[in-house]
Amino acid sequence: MTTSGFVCGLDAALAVIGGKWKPLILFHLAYGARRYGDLRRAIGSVTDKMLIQQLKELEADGIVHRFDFKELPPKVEYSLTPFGQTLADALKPLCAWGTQHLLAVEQLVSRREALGLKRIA
Amino acid sequence: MTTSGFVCGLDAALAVIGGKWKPLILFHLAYGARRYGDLRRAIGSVTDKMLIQQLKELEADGIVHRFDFKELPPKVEYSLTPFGQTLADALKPLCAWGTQHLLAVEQLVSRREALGLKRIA
DNA sequence: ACCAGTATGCACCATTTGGTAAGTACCTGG
DNA sequence: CCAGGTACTTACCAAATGGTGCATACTGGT
Repeated sequence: MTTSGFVCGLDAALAVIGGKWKPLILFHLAYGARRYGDLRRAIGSVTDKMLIQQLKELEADGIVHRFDFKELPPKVEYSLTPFGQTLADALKPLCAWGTQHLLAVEQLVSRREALGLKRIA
Repeated sequence: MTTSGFVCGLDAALAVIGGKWKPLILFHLAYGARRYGDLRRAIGSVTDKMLIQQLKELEADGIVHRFDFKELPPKVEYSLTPFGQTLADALKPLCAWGTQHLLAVEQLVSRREALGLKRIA
């Protein structure tokens, strides 16, 4: 236990990336800066409301940088700060794990859904 | 985009460890098997209801192994499966990041709380 | 005039996730 | 007999998180 409110470093890291879309935002921005619309299409199923909200939080936390070209129609670009880049780097092994075990994860998610259906039935 | 429901490997990994306590369970079990009560004390603020629920889910997903000594009073030990160990290994860099940036994270969490208070005020 | 694009706001609602509180069965020790 | 321990259950509730639907202002094209 640390003197802070965190149980360990993992707890602290999760406090920064907690939120359904934040890890995916980091993942996509790790490849380079992107415009808002690009990012939304890359992530796919996120709503505008949530993407904007979580981008604001990441910006406030110093993880993401927002650059407004001050044009019309609006052109805004999001990128990782150096601090954010270190966090994205730390997520890479987890990402690699998920890629490597994609089939196994799909199977366990299917089992959960099957169990869920059974429960509901 | 994969052919599965996941955006990327990170999305898949998060599907396995999603849940407030699961990452912390993995973190503690990475050091070795533990009895139920030990685990609960190590994690600290979790309730029995949630710890048991998330342990069951991790067991069903093949991440955690549960061994009942069949004694009374009950003695049960939880440990990581080989599969679970690979996931815990993939979490280590994130954990190291959190440890390394603990002060910075505490500061940004404090700023959030301060902003939250301002909003409420 | 209308439409589609950009990026974003906001009130209200829905869903998911986590918590509360009380309980179980059995053993041991006082 | 009672209290405290172990590991765990369950109905109901609360809180947190995410979503819906409609809105904004401006540009350029039809």
